[in-house]
Amino acid sequence: MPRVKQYNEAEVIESAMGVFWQNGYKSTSLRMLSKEMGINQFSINASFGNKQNLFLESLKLYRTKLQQLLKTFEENSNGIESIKNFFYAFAEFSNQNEYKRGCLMINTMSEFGLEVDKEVGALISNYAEQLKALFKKNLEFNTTKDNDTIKRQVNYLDLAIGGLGLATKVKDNTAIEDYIEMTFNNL
Amino acid sequence: MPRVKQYNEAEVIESAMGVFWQNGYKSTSLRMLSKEMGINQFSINASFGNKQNLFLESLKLYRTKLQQLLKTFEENSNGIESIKNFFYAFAEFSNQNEYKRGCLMINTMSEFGLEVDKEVGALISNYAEQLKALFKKNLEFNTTKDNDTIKRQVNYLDLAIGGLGLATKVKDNTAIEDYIEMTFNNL
DNA sequence: CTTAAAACTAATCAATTGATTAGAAATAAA
DNA sequence: TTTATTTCTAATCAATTGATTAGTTTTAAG
Repeated sequence: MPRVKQYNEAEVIESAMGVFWQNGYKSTSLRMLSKEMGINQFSINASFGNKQNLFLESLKLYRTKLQQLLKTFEENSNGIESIKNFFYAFAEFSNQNEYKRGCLMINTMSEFGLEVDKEVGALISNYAEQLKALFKKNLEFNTTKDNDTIKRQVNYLDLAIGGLGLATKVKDNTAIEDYIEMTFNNL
Repeated sequence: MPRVKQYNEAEVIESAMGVFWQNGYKSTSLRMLSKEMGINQFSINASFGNKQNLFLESLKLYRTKLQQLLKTFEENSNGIESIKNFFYAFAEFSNQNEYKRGCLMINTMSEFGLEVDKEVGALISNYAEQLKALFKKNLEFNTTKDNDTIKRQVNYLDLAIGGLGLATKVKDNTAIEDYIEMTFNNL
């Protein structure tokens, strides 16, 4: 009986994700989203409820993309060099298509700080923990390191990947490469 | 003849700076500013023109505060350890009064990316160049390093201080300390 | 004291925001 | 074809935004 949806929800989330990635949450209006997604505000509401939830869905999609990098990382876990390869892959992903948008996850952390929406915060934390587990796994390939050293180096890499996310938004590729190379001189 | 201003402009900028530091530019409304500054919107306009210019004045004030850290850094320039001391001073400044507000400069870089207002961008760039010069000066205490190494290490420290600024907004003090310590293991 | 100039108060402006509504259009089951 | 159901269009809602206005109060020079 019903009329059929003339858009694909997965496709329009992809567009929404791009707008949020480019502009951040607060600077993205429903009218901008409506235009880029090719559907009107009513349809956004019908499919996603509200702006906040559309943002959450966009972040989920972004996470599935990062998940592919994590999968490669996981499957190529042979120590420090594997972590470094992930750093380069992450930088390349953040800089794709010559855009300077940084990382949507890290942009969101920076935009909201500790006052982030509960579900958004949980998604980011979950991703961060997964990544830290991979850092730990690869650091432990060097069996001479004690647990405390591992813990401190995981913290170091966690903050370094945050710095890298920020850098991909505002720094040139030379500086980014220098940063990654130097970061792994210390491990 | 004229009526006398009942507020001190330097004092109300201090308040405005605090609000921008806490909330960022876009999330700070003139009504929030008016309330915190203790003067009404008309007076904000009379003293500072508009929101953008008040933000610029706030950033200038912030810079004068950072300048004190740079002064100490400059006066205690004895090599790597001096840079490390600056990192700790910077982290402490960003975390003052138990707030988790990060660094107003770095928050602003993250909020606007490359599409930052011209004057704001110039202020930030100027500060960044000054800081990088101090990094360079202290790295050169080790005379065995060639120019290319120095250049790369300056880039490393530049991005590392950015990452630290972000971290002071979202990470706990243990992680921050681990990060700083590890950062200087590599130099 | 008078008065001109500036600062103040409070209200309001147009524009934009996220969200919603009323009604028209489309579609598949009966 | 009819009809119930959903989608879609376009307009509109109240709230908030940055900015401005009209009118009052204060102040110091003359």
